[in-house]
Amino acid sequence: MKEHIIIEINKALKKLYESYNDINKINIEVNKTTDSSHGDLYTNIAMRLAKILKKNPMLIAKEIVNHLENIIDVEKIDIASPGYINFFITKSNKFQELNRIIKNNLIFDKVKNRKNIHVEYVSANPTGPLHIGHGRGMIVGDTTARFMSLIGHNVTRQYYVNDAGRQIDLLLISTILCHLGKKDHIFSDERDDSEGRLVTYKGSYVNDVSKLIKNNLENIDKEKVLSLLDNPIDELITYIKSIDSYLKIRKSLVNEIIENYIKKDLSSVNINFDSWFNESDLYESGLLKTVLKKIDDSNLSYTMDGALWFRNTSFGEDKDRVLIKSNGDMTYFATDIAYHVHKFENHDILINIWGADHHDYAVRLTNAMKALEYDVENRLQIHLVQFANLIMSGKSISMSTRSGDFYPIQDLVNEIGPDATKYFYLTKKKEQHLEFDVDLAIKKNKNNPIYYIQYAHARITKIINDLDNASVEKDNLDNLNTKNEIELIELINSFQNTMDKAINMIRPDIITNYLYKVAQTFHSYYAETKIIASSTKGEKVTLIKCVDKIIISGLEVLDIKPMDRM
RNA sequence: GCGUCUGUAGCUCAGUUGGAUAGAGCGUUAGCUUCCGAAGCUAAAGGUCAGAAGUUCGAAUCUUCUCAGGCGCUCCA
Repeated sequence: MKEHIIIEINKALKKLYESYNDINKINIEVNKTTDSSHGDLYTNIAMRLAKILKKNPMLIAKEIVNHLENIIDVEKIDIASPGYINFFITKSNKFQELNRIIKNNLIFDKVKNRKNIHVEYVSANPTGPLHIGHGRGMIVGDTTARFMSLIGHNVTRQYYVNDAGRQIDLLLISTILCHLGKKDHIFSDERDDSEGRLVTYKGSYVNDVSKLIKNNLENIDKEKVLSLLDNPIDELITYIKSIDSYLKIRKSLVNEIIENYIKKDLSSVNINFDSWFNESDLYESGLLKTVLKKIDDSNLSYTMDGALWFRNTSFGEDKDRVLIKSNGDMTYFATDIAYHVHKFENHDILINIWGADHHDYAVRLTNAMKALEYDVENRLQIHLVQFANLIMSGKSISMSTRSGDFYPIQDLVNEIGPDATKYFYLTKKKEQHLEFDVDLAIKKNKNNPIYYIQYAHARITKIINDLDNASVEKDNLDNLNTKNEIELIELINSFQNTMDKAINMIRPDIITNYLYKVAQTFHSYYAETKIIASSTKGEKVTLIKCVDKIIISGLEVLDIKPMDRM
C-alpha cells in the first residue's frame, strides 16, 4: 500500500515540478500515522519540498493532492497544517490482510541468498552451573539464532568451551581440596591482588563434582599435594600439570560440569546447541600453531620480554597484547583468533553474542581477524548484550561462580517457569542496561506480562470451544465498527511488518511489546463485548480467531508455548 | 584519564530512517461480577525527555559540550 502511494506521488511530482533538478533526489516517505484521526498513512513531502520550491508547504500539499490520480483503496486524502498529506485507507483493504492471515500460515520474507550462519553464545567457562547473569546472553543468543533460521538461513548454534585455560586448573585444584577435605583452604597468595579475590572455587557444587571424578582424583599423590598447600598456588598447578594423567583428569572434569550442570541448565529453557567446540581441540588439531605461524609470517607479532605480542597498535588500539605468555601459556586472545579462523573457514557469517564487558575485546578480535584478511565488515557480527543488574531483597547483587555466591538459572526457571524467564529477558533491547528484581519476579508471577498475553489466548480458546459452530451465520466484516474492533484490525494490519522488522533487526523486544498491545486491546474488547451472545458473532469470531493466530505465531517465534488453559 | 553503553512518570521500560497533543506496565487513588475465565476491565493523578547550546518548517530522536551511572582499559579469564 505504501509503495503504491509513493509511486503515485512520484508521478504527480514529475508533472508538477519537472524543472527542479533536486526533485528526483528527494526520497518520498509514507508512514503510519500515530493518531487515527489523521488517517492511516501520511507523507511529509510537502514540507520537505518547501525549501527547494520556496513555497508555503500547505500550498505545495494542495498542488500535489490536486494532481494525484485516484489511488485504489484510498477513500480520502486530507491536508493538515503545516503540510501533512494524510491518506485514509478503505476498510476492505484492511480486511484483505485479516483474511490473508487467517487463511495462511505465517510466512516470513525468506532471504534470497541462503547463508551458513554460525551463532556463538553463552560460552560461559565450564566451571559451574549457569546463573542468571548468564541468562540474558542465553536467551538473546538463542532467539537470534532462531530468527536467522526463520528467514531461511542454515544456522549452526555453537557453544565454545574454554576447557584449556587456567580457570580449569583452578577448578581442578578446588575439587582436589574438596577431595582431601580441605574445601575452605585459601592459598597464601590468593587474596594478594588488590581486589582480594578468590582464585579457587568455593561453591557447594564443587564438592559434588569432586565426588563425580573421585576415581581420577585418587590417582593424585595426596602427600605431595598436602605438602604444597602452604606454597603459592602456582606451584601446585605446576605439579598437577606434570602428572601423566593430567589431560585425562581435566577432560573428565569439564565433561562432568557440562553434562551435569550446563546442559541441564540450558535445556531447562529449551536451548539445545548443535555443536560444542573445545578450546583444547585447537591445540590438538594443530590449528593454533598454524595460525600463530601465519601471524608471525605476516609480521603481525613480535617477541619481547620472553612473550609473543600482537601488533594491536598498528590498528589504532592503545596497546599491544600478549599472544603467548613468557611461561609458554596461550592467552585467550591467541586461542580466540584460532577459533575464529576455524569459524571463518567453515561458515559464511559469524554472529557472536557477548556480554558488554567484552566491548574492548570485540574491537581487538575484529582487528586481528581483519589483519588476517578476513572480510569482517560483511562476515563478522559481534552483538554486545548489556548486563542485567540483579536485585535481591532490595540490594544489588553480584554473580560470582568463584565464590559460589550466585543465583542459578535453574532456580529462577523453577520459580517462574521457562516462558516467563524468556519473556523477561526478551522484553528489553539488548543495549539497555536492565534491572531484574528477583523477589518481584518470583512473588508477582501472576502479574508477569507473559501471563497477560497467555490469558488472551486462553480466553479466545474458551470462546471457540464454547461456540456452537452451526449457529454462526456467514459473516460480513463491515459490521466490525467499534473502537476496539477497529484497533484490533489496525494491529492485525501491522502484524506482518512488525514481525519482519523485529526479525531483520534482531529485536525480539518489538515482538513482545506488540503482543502485549494486542493482548491489551483484546482484553478491553472482551470486557465490553459478549461475543457468543452477539447477533454478529460470525464476524467477531473471525476477528478473534485472527487475533489468536497472531498471538500463537508471535509466541512461537519467541519459543514460548501458548497455554490453552491457565 | 581514555574507550564504550546508558540517562524519558515514584519504580521498570517503549517511543517507527527527525513529524502532529509524550506512551505502557508496576505502584497509588476511585470505580466495575445475575451474562464467553476478575490472572480481567474503566478512569484519575503522575513529565524541565539529565543539563546547555546548535542544526530546521519541526528535535526525546541528529551534532557539540557538560553532568551522572554501568562496563572495559592484566603476560586476567
